[in-house]
Amino acid sequence: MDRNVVNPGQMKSRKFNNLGLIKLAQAWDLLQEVCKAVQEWFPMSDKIFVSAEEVARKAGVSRSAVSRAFTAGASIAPETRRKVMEAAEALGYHVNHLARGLMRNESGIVCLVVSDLGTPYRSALIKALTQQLQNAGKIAMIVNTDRSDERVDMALRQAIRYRADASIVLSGMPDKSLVDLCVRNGQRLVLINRDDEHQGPLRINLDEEGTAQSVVTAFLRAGCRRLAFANSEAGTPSLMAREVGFVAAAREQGLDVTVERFGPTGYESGKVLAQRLMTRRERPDAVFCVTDLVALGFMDAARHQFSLSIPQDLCVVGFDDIPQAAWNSYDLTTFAQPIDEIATAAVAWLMSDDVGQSQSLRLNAPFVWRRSVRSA
Amino acid sequence: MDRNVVNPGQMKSRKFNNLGLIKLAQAWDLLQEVCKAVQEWFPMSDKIFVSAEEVARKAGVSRSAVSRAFTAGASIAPETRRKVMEAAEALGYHVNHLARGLMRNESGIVCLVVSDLGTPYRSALIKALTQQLQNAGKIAMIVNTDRSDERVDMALRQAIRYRADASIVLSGMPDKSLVDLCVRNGQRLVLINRDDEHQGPLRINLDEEGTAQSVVTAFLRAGCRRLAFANSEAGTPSLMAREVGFVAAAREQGLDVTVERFGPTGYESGKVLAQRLMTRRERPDAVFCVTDLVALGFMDAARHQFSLSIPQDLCVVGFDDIPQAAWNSYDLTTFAQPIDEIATAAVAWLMSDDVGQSQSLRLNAPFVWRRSVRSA
DNA sequence: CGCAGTAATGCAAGCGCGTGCAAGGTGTCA
DNA sequence: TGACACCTTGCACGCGCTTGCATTACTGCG
Repeated sequence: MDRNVVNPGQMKSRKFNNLGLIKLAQAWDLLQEVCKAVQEWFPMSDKIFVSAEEVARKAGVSRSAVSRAFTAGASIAPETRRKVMEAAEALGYHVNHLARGLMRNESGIVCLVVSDLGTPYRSALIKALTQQLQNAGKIAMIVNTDRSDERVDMALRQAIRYRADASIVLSGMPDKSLVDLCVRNGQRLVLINRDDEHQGPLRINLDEEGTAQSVVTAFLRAGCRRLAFANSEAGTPSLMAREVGFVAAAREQGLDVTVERFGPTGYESGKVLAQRLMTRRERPDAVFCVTDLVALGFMDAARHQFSLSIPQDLCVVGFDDIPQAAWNSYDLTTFAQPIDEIATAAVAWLMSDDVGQSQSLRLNAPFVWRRSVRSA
Repeated sequence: MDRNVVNPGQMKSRKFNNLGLIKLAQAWDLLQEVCKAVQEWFPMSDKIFVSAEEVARKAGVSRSAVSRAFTAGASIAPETRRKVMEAAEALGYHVNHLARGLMRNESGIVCLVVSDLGTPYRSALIKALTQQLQNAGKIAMIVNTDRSDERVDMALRQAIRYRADASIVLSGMPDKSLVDLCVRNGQRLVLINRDDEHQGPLRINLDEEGTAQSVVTAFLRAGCRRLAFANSEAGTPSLMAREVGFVAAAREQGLDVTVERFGPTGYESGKVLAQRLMTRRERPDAVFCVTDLVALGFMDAARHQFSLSIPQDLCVVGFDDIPQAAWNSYDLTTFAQPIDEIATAAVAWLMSDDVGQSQSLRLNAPFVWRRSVRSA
């Protein structure tokens, strides 16, 4: 440190205790004061938000009155509230939700944990959730967990840091210990389509029992006999359940299923899967794709690389009912994710008072019949 | 209120001041105490987050030491930090970002204002932004402004309430007064593809000067002469700029453009626009669609309802380069939104220190040449 | 007029954290 | 050994808000 600079502490020490330095110390204090005043008059830079204090002054009421004016159901005279609101409007005052959250122990934030956010299904779900949350007076904070799975844990940690009222996990599987931590902290947790055996949170899953059955039936009616299942290598429980269910249902009808797995769950994987399945000696005449995106890639490859007609040469079924499945070029038969129901159920549970024990919800994914499967 | 119930205030009043009631009051106090203790021992319900206080006790240090342990660059001995971290881990402590934000006047939250979140382009942008923000140590809060335009203002108000460090507006146009309010509050503001004349914020737009020129040139080389522009009725400045630019560029070549506008900016609108344009007496042989989604709808209608071949009978160009544009069924020639650049630029500006004056950024949207336009 | 009940209001404590300041500890040099 | 610089640490205050409690004002009733 520069030897010429003295700090006030030194000034007040006995060593320096003579008249000249006392005056210097006084000057220092004065300087500080001036600086502070200047800073107050000319905000000059950062974040000068107006506080309830100032609104109170302007409205001629106490600070608590301001607080009550912005609290639904508080005991305050209409006239007072009006005055406060007027002053607030004039000053551009907005309640500081950070401070409010600190006091109330309820931030109003709900954390959405999601990967592959660019995907049609995911983004549709996010859209529905954000809307429902806003309707319920909450706000969505979103944590992108693309890449490593360990990020889900980081995401939940973020949720805890911001004292989120709840977290909704759309992707990946959080570690059990972290789930416990969330629950212990009174944070509500919703797991969508990740059928883990976690305790405490709400689990929303699709009822995929009937699904496989429906597909097999549809394929049989269409006269198909060489069944295939196009899966990704993601290995998510819900994705695997579709495969297992389909294979089982087919076997019940005495049919084998050719299963192929490749890459992530997307359009490109669908194309690769088609290349693999369609170059087999026994070329399938019906394929159930784990996802609409996979199905669309599959269809494109089948048509443009193998010159197959759908559904004449090949029947295809997908899963999710993303908007693209309904496009004329595809007209894909599929199962509809009940997106709105999922969002509604999740938000309803978050807002409900019965501080839930572990609860599991199974929703139906209705069969959407289009033209990628020959009709009977 | 039940007349049998007395509250402590009444008990202490002179009227009740006799021995029996004094004892009763004491009992009441004791009861309160017991209740508090019980509640402390058996959390029983809500939000019992562990605080720095408890970590400090467990680690045998002061609370400030805990605070410093979690503050980068603070003056703390490695050994002390280790002890703190250990205790924190054991207790499941996480810094309360609400309180930290309150102190530091910097919440770490960035507010994303967006509508049509389910759309491929929008969701891709959100994905890129959330990722970049996380890399920069921020977290994204997302406000869905579907429906009314007035919601954008509500969104910015939310941003202010949560003392967001910044807001990024992807949809709609905020009211000038609100923008001022944000700026006045030191909140940074990024407007993406909404070329308003706002002061203060960063504006990111595409350089669409050359765009129209390229399309016209491409169409002319392909031998097209009957040009059309398929627009939505959204009327966003950037969308209108494309229309105006295209019409002007065509006129420069001595060609008229048939302009049709319909509905929102989506696939379905594209189909309707095709129906309208393709039933005209002078059927266009080239169409520039304001958006990829519109283009894809247009292509599907042209093919399946009018049995046209693309690009033989009709050349199509879109805008955005959403993933679906690259799908085999479409192979759409289009302009690529520089999504990553947009996100990078936005986040970089947010994080930069030079508390910016108004700044405007123009990015290039490279032409992506595919097969929906005949080559020369 | 006195009394009680109710509505409105201010006071002050405290939510969990960061940080300036002063005190304590350690090492270095004369 | 003392002077000095430097690194750590604890104390205490305040960020902006909510809320329990006590006080005051007001109303209706006997």
